[in-house]
This record gives sequence, structure tokens and C-alpha cells, in this order.
Amino acid sequence: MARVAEELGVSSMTISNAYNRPERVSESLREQIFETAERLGYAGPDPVARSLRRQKTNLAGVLYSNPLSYAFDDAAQVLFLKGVATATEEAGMGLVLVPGSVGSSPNERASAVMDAAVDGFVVYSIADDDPLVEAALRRRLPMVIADQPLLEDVPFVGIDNESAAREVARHLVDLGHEHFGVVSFSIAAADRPPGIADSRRQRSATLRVTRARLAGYEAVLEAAGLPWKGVPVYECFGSSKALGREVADALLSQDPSLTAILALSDQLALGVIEAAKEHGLSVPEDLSVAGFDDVPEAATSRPPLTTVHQDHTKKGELAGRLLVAQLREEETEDTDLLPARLVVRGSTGRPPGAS
Amino acid sequence: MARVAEELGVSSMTISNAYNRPERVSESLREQIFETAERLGYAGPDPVARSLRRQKTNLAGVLYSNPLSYAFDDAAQVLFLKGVATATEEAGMGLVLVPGSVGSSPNERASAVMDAAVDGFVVYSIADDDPLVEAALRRRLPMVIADQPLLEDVPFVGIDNESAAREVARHLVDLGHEHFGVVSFSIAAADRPPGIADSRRQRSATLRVTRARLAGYEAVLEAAGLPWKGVPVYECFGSSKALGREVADALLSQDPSLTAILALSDQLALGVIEAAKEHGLSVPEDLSVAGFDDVPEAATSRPPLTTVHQDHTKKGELAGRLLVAQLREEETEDTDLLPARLVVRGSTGRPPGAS
DNA sequence: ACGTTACATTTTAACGTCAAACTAATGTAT
DNA sequence: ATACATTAGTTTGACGTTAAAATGTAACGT
Repeated sequence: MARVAEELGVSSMTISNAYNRPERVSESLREQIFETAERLGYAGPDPVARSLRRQKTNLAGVLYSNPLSYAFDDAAQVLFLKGVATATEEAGMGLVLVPGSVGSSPNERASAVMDAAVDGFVVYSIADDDPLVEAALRRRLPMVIADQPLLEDVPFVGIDNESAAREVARHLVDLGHEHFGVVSFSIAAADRPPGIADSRRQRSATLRVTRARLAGYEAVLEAAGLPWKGVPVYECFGSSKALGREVADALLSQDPSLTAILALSDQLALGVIEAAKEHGLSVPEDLSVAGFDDVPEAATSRPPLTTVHQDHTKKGELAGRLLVAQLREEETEDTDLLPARLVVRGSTGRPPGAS
Repeated sequence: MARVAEELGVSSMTISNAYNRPERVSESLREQIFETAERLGYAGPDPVARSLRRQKTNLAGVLYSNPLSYAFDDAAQVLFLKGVATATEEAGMGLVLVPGSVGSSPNERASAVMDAAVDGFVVYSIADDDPLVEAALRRRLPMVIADQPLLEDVPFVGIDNESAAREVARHLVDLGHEHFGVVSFSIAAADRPPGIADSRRQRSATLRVTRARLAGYEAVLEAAGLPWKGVPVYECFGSSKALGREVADALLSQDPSLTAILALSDQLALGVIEAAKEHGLSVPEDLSVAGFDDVPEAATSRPPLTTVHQDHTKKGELAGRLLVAQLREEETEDTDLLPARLVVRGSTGRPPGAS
């Protein structure tokens, strides 16, 4: 820029004006400026310097605790991102996917957050004690949280997981089921093989969504006289079909009397169905399976999945819009509880032997 | 940062060192620095200022010609993004989704590119004459192009669309089909309703991928003695099931003698199948339908889709890695042609009446 | 006592921009 | 002739950092 200014014998401010407020520079000079810029290879104001000067980047960051690429594996998460993208795009902002787990040490994790040149964060489904959250808080940037964690004074978007879970459990209890198993995703961060989560582990949950869903199941089963202690909760660290299958396999081998499996996500539920088939069980005749999320595939799988519907795209959009509103210093609601509802499809039915 | 330095009576360089090269600052002082920083609300070096000083942002930008949110609608595109994310994450970089179409005027489109604070671009499937491309070129940043356009001296990743298209066409010709229709996505940018694209429009294609696929079909059909002029090419502006259905409906109403429809994407093909069902045609008995891309759904749809497989994730990963390599000033290949192959599934068969 | 090394910190300057306030020159109304 | 706008630019300085080179100082070996 300085070179262009010098070449034309004007101040650099004039160059800046030519790009930012064309009307303040005479047309002839403006044309000369663009021409000279072209010749000298000046591509226009540098965005970084501009951001520094203006103290804003026009970028929103998305924080996600797992490797970024995982986010593209689960339809629910993709839909969420789509929503956020819609909102930021509408506001003329770019979207930065912050690399969530460059290293595994707390410091490395936090550093990605500290280094993100963004105006604010959308935090998506992170554990209460994840260093990412603390780091984001430290940045003192506007921030919106989706799903978890729930923090004071930070706008939140999500559903009432506990009552949604209750609905699913009640549906199965009403059908007459008495022998339940649960396939859960992470209760708290850990890097180990899947396994039964005892009640102590359940109480130490740092992932609120998991905790709420389990609590919902528990409340309904207990109320129906089915002791929660007797319900095996199998925890696995991730939410994929493969994991669901693996865990359901263990669960079914261990306790063949199960007639209903509650899965904490559709991906897991779809895996459970695969495992059931491998065990020679047909769904829902021999085994009922319910999921959570209502991803598009849930409607087309065979059998179609009974699950809890929530509007992931809308959740993302809302999160994005709340962030934008904060950046514009508009007043915002603090908490947006989105509706969720049970969708009964073909994967649940009466337990075998019931009339 | 200046305040922290002043408070402790040291230079700001010492603060900088405490964060960036801890070993250069005595431990006691370093601790004091962090403590004072905490107290004063200093969250560590500002990423924007750092980027300015270091002349790099650690961000890769993805350029996409449609509204960002569309990218999340098509599985093929999501898989591509996943690949790019994997590559950038592996390199410790963040990923910026640049809002591709804030406004519709060339200037507005370009400005998003000019304003993107990134170290390089991955350009994904953009028309030859899109102002985005020109703007990106002007930035003189490292850049990798996926799918289109094909530019000299810019590394490229993609498949050989023409020969892949030939394979599909040959497959159908070999089955004995003689009455073809084509459902195409954009041949050139336009904002109008779907319609037949005559040969003049086909020749004016600014979207190379479209052009190559159509050329592949044409070559095979002509070689089989089926005049291309007689083949209706229906162009629609997007790649969704809904559009595929709409267009196929028009096509089938207009010319009920068609026995085979070539769709330029799986999304379109899936829509075509829906339309066929509505017309009382069964696939593949009455009508054969072939897609392009092999998205996951193609394998599970009913009937499963005959299509061209390509590894979208790998394409994205490669594009990302090529960009990273350029940023590190490593030597790179200029063109990476990925393999693509015909996958015959259940949506194609002999034409009705053939023995 | 003197040079050497090592360490801990400072100095300097530049990264590229733009908000705000200012100037000079010309036109325009009173 | 005076005051007042308007236009087309300029000057100034700060945004927050860090590379590179320079400085000071303590400890060490001979």
C-alpha cells in the first residue's frame, strides 16, 4: 500500500480511502490507484491488519471437543454446523472451525482456543471440565453454548434432555418392557474401552447431556418399579454405528433376557439394531430399540427408528444468531430451550410374550 | 500486555517471551507474569496482532460458490469438507468457511475473498468465470483447486469426469438402451427455472465438471449410433433430490419412451427414482437410472443406485494436504487425478422388451 | 584479575491498516 | 467582502505483537 501511495505521490490514507470509501476520492485518482495497485501487485487492504485496526475479525469460531473430522461423521452434528453457517453467513461473517484437539494435553487443547482470531465462539457440546471451555472463558469473548456445558451468564441453546429421555422410557415401559439395557456415549471424558458404568461413574458425569438423559431413564424406570441398579449402562466413547454394535453385542451376550435397549444417539441405536440381527433377534419383535436425535437416516432405516426428534439445524441457527446478536451488542435471551418430542416408529413394540 | 509489563516493571518483550518461549524467562518471573495477567484480565497474546507480526494466520480458507449452508446438504460435499478438515487439523491449522455469496454482485462476492484472513485457499468446484476465482488469484495466496476450474499453475485435485461418464453411458448402452435422457446440474451459472439445455448452451459451459460429464455421455452415445441431438438434457440449478424429481417429472411426461436417465449426481438420481415411482414406472424394470458420486445413501436406497464412485474424503484430504505443503514451501505435484469407477447396483437393467 | 560463557532481559523497529482530526482550495450564499 | 460548506485530500498515531540484535550481569575457569 505504501508503495502504491508513493508511486502516485499521495498519502497511504488516500489509498485506504479509495478502497473503503470510494466517494471520498476523486474518480480519476481512484482509477489510477486501482491501476497502479494492479501493476504493483497490491491486492487491496490486508485483512489481518484491518482486523487489528478495527478490533474485529468478522469471524465466528466453533469449538468442538473432538477432532474436527468427527464432526462431519454424525449427521446431527453436520446439521448443527449447517445451522450455524446459515446464521453467520446471513450476518456476513465467516465461520472458523477451530481445531479442537491438536494435542491431547490441556495446554495444547487450550492453545487452539487462545490462538483463534475470532470475534466470538459457539461452543458445541463440551464436557464441563474440558480445558477448552476454561480457555474460551478466559478470552472474554462473546460466546454461546449449545447442548453443554451449562454455564452461568452464558447464553445457552439446547433441549430438555431429561424430560425427552423420560418420554422414551415411558413409551417402552407402557409397552410392557421390564428388562432394559442402556447404550450410552461418554459420561465423562476418558480414553478407554467401552464398559459398564456403575452408579458412581454415572454420578460423576461431566457431560450434562449424558447425565440428563440417564437421569430421565432412571426416573421413569424407578417409578415403574424397575430398579435402576439392575439396568446395565454400557458406556462407550463416541457415537458411531460401529461402537453401538460392539456394545450391544456385549450387552446381549451378557444378558439375553433384555427386551429393550435405550441408546443415547441414533448412530448408536442403528448399531444396536445391527448387533441384534447378528444375534438372531428381530427388531422390534424380540428386542425394542430406541435412539435419540432423529437424524434423517432414522426415518429410512429398517426398521425405522423410534427416537427423540430435535431440530439440529435450528439449534445451530439459533446459536449462531445469538452470537451475532451479542456481537452487535443487542440484548439476548439467556437460554433457549428448543422443543423435542418422541417419534414412535418401527423399532419399538411390545415385549415378546406380551399379549 | 503493556499494562502487565508496566505493573511488573519489565518490558513487554518479556511478557511475550513468557508466553512464547517460556524457557527464556526465569520461572519466578514467569509465574508472576501469568498471575498478574490473570488479575488484569490479559488473556495472552492477541492472535490478530500475532498474525500481523508473523505474517501468517494459521488458517486455511475454503471457497465455495454457493451459500455455505448448501454445502452441508450434499453428502458428497460434506465428505469433501471432512477431508479438508482432517488435513488442516493434522497441520494444526484452523479451517475457515468463507461466506461464498454474501451478495450476488461480482463485487460483493469478491469482497468476501478479499477480506478473508487466511494463509491459503482451497477452491471447491467453482465456475471458470466466477469472480471468486479471480479474486482469489489476485490475493496471490497459495491455493489448491478441487474439481473445477482448471487453471494453469494451480495445483488441482479431481477425477477424470469425462471417462467416468463414458463408463456409465457405456454400461447403459451395453444393456441395450436406446432412449436416453439426462438430468444435469448447472452448465453455467444462471438464476432461472430448470429447462432443456440446447447444444449451444452445452458448448458455453463454464462448469467444467458438467461439461466433461456431458461430453462423456455424448461420446459414447454417438459412437453407439444414438444422436446426441435427440437426447434431452435437462438442466437444473442445484443438486438436490427435490430438483431431480421435478426435472425427471418433466422429462418423463414429455417423452414417455425414455428407458434410461443419466443423472449428474446421486442426489438428482434419487429424485429421479422418486419421480419414476410417481409415474408408475419401476426402476430398473421400466426405467434405468444412474447417478454420479456414490454418496453413502446410494448404497442403501431402494433400489440401490448404479453410480460412479469417487472418494470425496480423500479428495478433500489431498486438497488440504497440497495446500499445507505449499504453505510449507514444499514442492508439490501439480495435478492429482483420483481414480473413479463405475459401481453397478440395482437401479440399472435391460430396457423393457429386451430379452 | 581478566576474558569467556551463559543467561535474562531490553531496545528497536516494523507488520499494514484506518479513525479522527486537520488543511487547503474551491464554491456559494448573504 | 464575509462567513460557511463542500470536496479532496493529509497528518498523526495507535491497534498488539514479536524478530533480531543489543545490553547487562553474574558465575566460572585459569
